[in-house]
Amino acid sequence: MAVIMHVDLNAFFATAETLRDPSLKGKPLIIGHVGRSGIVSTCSYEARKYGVHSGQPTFQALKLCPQAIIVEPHFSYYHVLSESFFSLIRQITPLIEVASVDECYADMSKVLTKGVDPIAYCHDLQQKLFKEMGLPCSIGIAPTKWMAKMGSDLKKPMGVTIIRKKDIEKILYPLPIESFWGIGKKTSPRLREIGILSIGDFAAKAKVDDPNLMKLLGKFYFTAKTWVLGGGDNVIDTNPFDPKSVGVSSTLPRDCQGLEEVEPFLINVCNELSSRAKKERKKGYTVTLQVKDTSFKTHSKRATLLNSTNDEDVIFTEAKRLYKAFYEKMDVRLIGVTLEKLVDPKKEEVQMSLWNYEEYEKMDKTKLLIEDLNRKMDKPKLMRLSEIKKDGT
DNA sequence: TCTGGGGTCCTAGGACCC
DNA sequence: TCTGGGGTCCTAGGACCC
Repeated sequence: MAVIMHVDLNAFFATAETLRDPSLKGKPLIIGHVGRSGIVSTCSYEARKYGVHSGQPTFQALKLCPQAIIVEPHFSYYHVLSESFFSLIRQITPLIEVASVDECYADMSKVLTKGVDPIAYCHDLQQKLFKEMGLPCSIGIAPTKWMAKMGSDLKKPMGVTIIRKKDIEKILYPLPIESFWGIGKKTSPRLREIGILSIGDFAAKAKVDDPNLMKLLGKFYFTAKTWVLGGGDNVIDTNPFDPKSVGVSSTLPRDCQGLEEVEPFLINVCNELSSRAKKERKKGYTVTLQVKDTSFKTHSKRATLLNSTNDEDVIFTEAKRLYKAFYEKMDVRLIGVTLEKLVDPKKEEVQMSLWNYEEYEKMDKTKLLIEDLNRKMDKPKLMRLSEIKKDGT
């Protein structure tokens, strides 16, 4: 049986700031922006005592805890610190999976062998991380990733929780359904409606494949059932992060309407997106324009291009076209653009050069003609698939 | 001053083809 | 004249996570 460890850095951004400025230590600390649309990104445990939590608007947090110190986030610094954290775990085993900036999974099967006390081992690791880097963490050890993640969440800060398969009923089943990783604030009330108040209630209904429960969760039901019965994913993916989409969005300094007002912000978003995609060495086939209206409802329109792109002008042209076609009359709070269906430009080039006659024969001639045309043009004007289908010429 | 920004995955309907 | 299903791709929206 696999031994999976989940390590979660406690109040990571807040801890990171106290490392930069030790005078902040022990004080109620809020990491986030102030002003319009500022929210709490992370806060220290001292601030949590007052009811401050992540995702809360900062002005609300300040009402609860007026003496809190607000610090603007320094993301690149957090990433550097986070990399040293992963390096320290990598000294134990190369089998680590980075889950986010402040957490990772590791396969400890070869480390926590018979004769090694897992609790003592984890406490040592925790102390080492704290002494060498100043980072407090919580650790969960279990046979699956889900259980390990649930375990590390149980005792914060600086907790260690071991969940053996036989202990799952004792440790996880009494927890409220809200603490189920993967079930959020939309689904948990609906589960409560059908009598599922705890993870144990969930397991009991899953054991008999309760039709209401199955219908409510859809495909996720099967994953969730496996999890609560002690099964599921225990494979560590050590691959470096390979994004499936790259997006940039921005809440405007004020609500805007019409191209004239929105355009400057849209240009910035597209430029930022282009440079991020280039940094990731990715091009994308679809451009999605995302718009949040003043009642916080999100709308989106997308266009699939014939050629992949990460060019700021092409992205902007497409985003502007979508904006003009659909959102000209809308009061806009946030604007965002996402590049999807990403490809590695280098790999694509190789594929192109490998084309042979048989493959050419199999392909749609119209598409090929247009691709060829686009390639010959200076600044390729990308045609959309929808246009071609309608056109047919 | 009300409520960020970065992602992943799933769903459901329509177009289109066989 | 009435009216199949299966498969794939595309789109818009939504749930969830950090």
